[in-house]
Amino acid sequence: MNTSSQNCPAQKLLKALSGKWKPQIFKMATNAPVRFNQLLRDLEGANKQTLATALREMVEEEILVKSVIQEKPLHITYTLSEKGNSLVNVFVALEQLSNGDA
Amino acid sequence: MNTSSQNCPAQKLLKALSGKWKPQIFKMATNAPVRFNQLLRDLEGANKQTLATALREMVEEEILVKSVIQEKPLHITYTLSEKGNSLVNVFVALEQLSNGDA
DNA sequence: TCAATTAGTCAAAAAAACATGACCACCATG
DNA sequence: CATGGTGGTCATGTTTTTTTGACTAATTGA
Repeated sequence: MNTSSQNCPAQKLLKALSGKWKPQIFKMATNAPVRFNQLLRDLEGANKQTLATALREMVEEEILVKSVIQEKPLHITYTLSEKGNSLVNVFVALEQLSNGDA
Repeated sequence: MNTSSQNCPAQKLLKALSGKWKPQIFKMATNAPVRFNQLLRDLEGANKQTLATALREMVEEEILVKSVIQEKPLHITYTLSEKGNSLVNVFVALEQLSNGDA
């Protein structure tokens, strides 16, 4: 592994948005804060480990913010960060380009 | 593999931009048309197969256009398509978000 | 004609991503 | 005190991606 292959700034961010589940997670988070078991139910076919990893990476890349809600049964939510919010436009652009407009 | 996990429109496009070499290939193509062996030399650590696969996927996703230049030594170039050009803004946005602005 | 450059393909192996099932701790209800 | 929900981790296996190295075919220059 050399180093000259990793000096593209967009790469890490791109990675934190790509993969089998991250795009859906991101889209769901644009609607409302998401929760672990809720995602597990909604994203049929996804499993705990994969989801945990995806969420961790998205938090590390500061797309999502993990917050512990100190209510009765102790919730944890994942919310779009400011950076995440800025990415919404990017995502919209990508979706439009996916739908055949040049 | 279930189907409900693949219905995010941006996903394919995102995949055609992500990975170990595609971001760099894309960036280089924004400067000038790129060529196979040129990429092989510039992207140190990359190999033929991976590059061929990356280029094929980017062409399939219509980010790049492959053209055979009928000159003396018969060149093949990969150029940004219209779609590819539209993605430049997206990329710029991603890079800016990578550099710490919220 | 020999060597080098062009742009690749193919089979196989190594590495990374993703999935499975077991397990943990915490809290609440019955 | 068992049952179920919260949000995970861990070891293991499968699947996908990336790398390695050998090979091809056309063109060019010495």
